[in-house]
Amino acid sequence: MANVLIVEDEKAISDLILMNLRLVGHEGRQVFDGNEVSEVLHEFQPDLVLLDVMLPYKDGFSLMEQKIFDGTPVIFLTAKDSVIDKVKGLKLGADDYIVKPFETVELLARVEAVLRRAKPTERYIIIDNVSIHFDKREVTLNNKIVDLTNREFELLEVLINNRNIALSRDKLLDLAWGYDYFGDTRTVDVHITKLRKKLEFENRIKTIFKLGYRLEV
Amino acid sequence: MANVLIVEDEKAISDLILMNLRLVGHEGRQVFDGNEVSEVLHEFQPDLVLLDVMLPYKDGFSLMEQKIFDGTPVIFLTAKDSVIDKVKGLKLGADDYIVKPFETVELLARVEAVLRRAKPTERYIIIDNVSIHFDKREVTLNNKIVDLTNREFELLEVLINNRNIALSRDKLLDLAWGYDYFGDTRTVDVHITKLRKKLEFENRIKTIFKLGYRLEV
DNA sequence: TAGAATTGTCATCAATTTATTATGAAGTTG
DNA sequence: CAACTTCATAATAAATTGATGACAATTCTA
Repeated sequence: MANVLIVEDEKAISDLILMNLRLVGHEGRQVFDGNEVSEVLHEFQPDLVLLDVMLPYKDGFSLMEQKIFDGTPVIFLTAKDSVIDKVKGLKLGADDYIVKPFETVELLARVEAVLRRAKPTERYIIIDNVSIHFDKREVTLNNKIVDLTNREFELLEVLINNRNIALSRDKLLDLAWGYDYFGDTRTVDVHITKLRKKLEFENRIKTIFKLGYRLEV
Repeated sequence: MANVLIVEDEKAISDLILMNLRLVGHEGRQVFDGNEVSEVLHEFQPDLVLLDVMLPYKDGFSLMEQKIFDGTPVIFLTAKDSVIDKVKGLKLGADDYIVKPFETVELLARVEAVLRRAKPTERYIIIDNVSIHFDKREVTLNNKIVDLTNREFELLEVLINNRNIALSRDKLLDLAWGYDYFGDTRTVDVHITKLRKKLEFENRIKTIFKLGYRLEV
């Protein structure tokens, strides 16, 4: 079940959408013009937004430009079948695009597709007493959440993705800091130290003398 | 073991591929649309890419045209069985082509074939219970990682490259220490001792009296 | 087979490399 | 704008490496 925000000024269409969503087990909230949207968002957190391009007061594009939907996936609804609109919508970060009039089956299919995509498989891994949930960006040690800083998490991610492979400090800087980072390679040491301590990984993260580090699993 | 990047929007298919790859000892990372790909590449370096042609946002062909996979081998996945697509994919530098729906056996066979073909540089040798991965700089004895120091590894490398050939201490110093090294030739003895012990190579590394050493395989 | 020559092994220690803590700059949050 | 947080760098402590010397063991040869 997902909560869908339907932003559509034509009540008949909005009702039709809502009905169909309910048929397949979702719940919806209707909004009929662009001004209402931000108010509603305060009390209704949608998993998906169906957003008409042509709206009273504020059109769908400008709502997108305001980024009021944050990370929530958005599907544009529009009567316009022009390529320009489509490109514009997708550039603004829309997840899909449906041209009116549409088959309800198509609508539902796209809704499902976007919802599925927005909820990626939960990637997680357990090493010793540590569990790492990549999507939630959450790491626990003995079931208690460990506060990792951004860098620490990224470094951990890189080590896990390249587990059992010795990585030089330069390589680690490339992968975790970015290819455009030019700093002291000793920085890596400091962060390795922190990971070891926070995750009790003293024996998991091996130092390869004169080379770098390796996460052994 | 190889790291495979699976770029495929249909989760069911992606999961199926991942499961099968894992069955034969590979590891995989799933990506569900074209936009995610470049981000993921920053922290995950695949040995092989399985690339769906039909993807949300950016199709497989345009990803290939951007050359973001660099030298990494790519196998296209597609539902289209048209010759044109096939030619196009291969022209863009794909290493192989699989038409959906495919037999998992066929998939795995092609994956192995491409990996084998693409990795002529993966130098790797097994002697008794010891395996030596030159590129990863990793040596195992009975499947457990053996910690070799830098010098020890270099000496081992030289011995393997000259296996079954007797090498004088001076020659070994030249090859493993460098032509500009001028030290006691007895140093070699100490390191030979260590290699013998660490790798249980007492009978593999033979002493040639008044000459030097030979690794017999 | 004696004993000289050669090789094996261990312990040591200086040089190098890594670990850890401290500091302050830059950015964030309330 | 003050209190925090993060994190790169600096500074210092700790560790590892590996050449060397000492002596034991082995091998060769006369």
